[in-house]
Amino acid sequence: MKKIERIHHILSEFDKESYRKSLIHWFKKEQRVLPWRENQDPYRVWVSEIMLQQTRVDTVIPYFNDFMAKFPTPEALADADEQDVLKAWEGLGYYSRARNLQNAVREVVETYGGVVPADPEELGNLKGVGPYTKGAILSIAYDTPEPAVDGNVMRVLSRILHVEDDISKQSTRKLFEGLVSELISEEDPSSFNQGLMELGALICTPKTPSCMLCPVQNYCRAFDKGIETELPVKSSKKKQKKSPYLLLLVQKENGEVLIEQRPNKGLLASLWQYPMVPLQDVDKESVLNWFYGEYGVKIELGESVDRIKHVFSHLIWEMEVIKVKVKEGSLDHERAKFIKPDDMDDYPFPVSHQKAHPYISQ
DNA sequence: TAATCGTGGGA
DNA sequence: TTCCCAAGATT
Repeated sequence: MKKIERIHHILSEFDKESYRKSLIHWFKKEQRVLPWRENQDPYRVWVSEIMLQQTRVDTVIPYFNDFMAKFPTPEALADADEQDVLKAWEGLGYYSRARNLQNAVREVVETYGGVVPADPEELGNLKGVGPYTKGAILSIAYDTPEPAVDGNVMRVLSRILHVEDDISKQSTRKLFEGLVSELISEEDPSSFNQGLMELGALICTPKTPSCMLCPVQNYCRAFDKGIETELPVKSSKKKQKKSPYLLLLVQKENGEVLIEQRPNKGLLASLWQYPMVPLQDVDKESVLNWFYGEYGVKIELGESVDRIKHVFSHLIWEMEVIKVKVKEGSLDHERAKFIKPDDMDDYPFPVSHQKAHPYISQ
């Protein structure tokens, strides 16, 4: 069956007008008070949507407030140093979001005079603005009836409309975009889209939905059949690979500590860290030679002070934290340097490396 | 299409 | 502990 036929098939016998009226009424009454809902400033909406990608509301709130205080306008963010933006993002994760956001904001300032585009194509071409974020900005900031399909929307609608497609597949998101396009309120697309998401966050939750409190329970085909917890269908992801490291706290007599900046692309891009020895590639006996080859500094291993685990989406670092004394040699490494412990607050670190901070002696 | 890209909270 | 999850985008 063609997609458009399938959409019409799914929506046949469904009372769209009544459904959106109930959803919007509920949202206007029950929506949470959130800092990015104070107004419709497209820049604030944009920043909030980027931060909220794969990230909980409670986690985002303080970051959002701090970020808007530091970078209140597109111009302010465009003019900022990337390191300062990363520092404001420290601990939030998915750091390419910060880099892409700043790059896109710079394009908005240079190309669009600092006005966030209301044109779908222009907006969607900005770095970091994908199908969901584009729809969210267009509907929330500009009251444009565009679908904004995130995990909440797919969960809610898969239950309401009894859709069994695997939501971890990209093609499924497109199906839901088609469904939302037919369902969305032309009068208040903002409340409709936000209502779907708010319902998913507060009522139609993944594990134990509060169907007895649901404002659209009457419309829910999954509830009618008693299969709400079976939906949505989502293929499970494989578990992470573990890789062992030594994390070296290299400190000179004068107290200075060795840190290095990670590559500008990839995992934790451009963040700073303590030197890490990959124990897959280097056995423990040759660590000293390996280190001398990398950094041009001869060292002496000290005591092991902790073990730190860093769990990512797709891998796990298992790090043994070791204190290290500097014997001789001058530092020869493009992205590494010795800094005073007091200056560490200036550098964005991965959360796992922040846990090693207390072992730096003053 | 499937991997990559963080982190913290809750069941 | 382990697993899943949370307002996804990029490659």
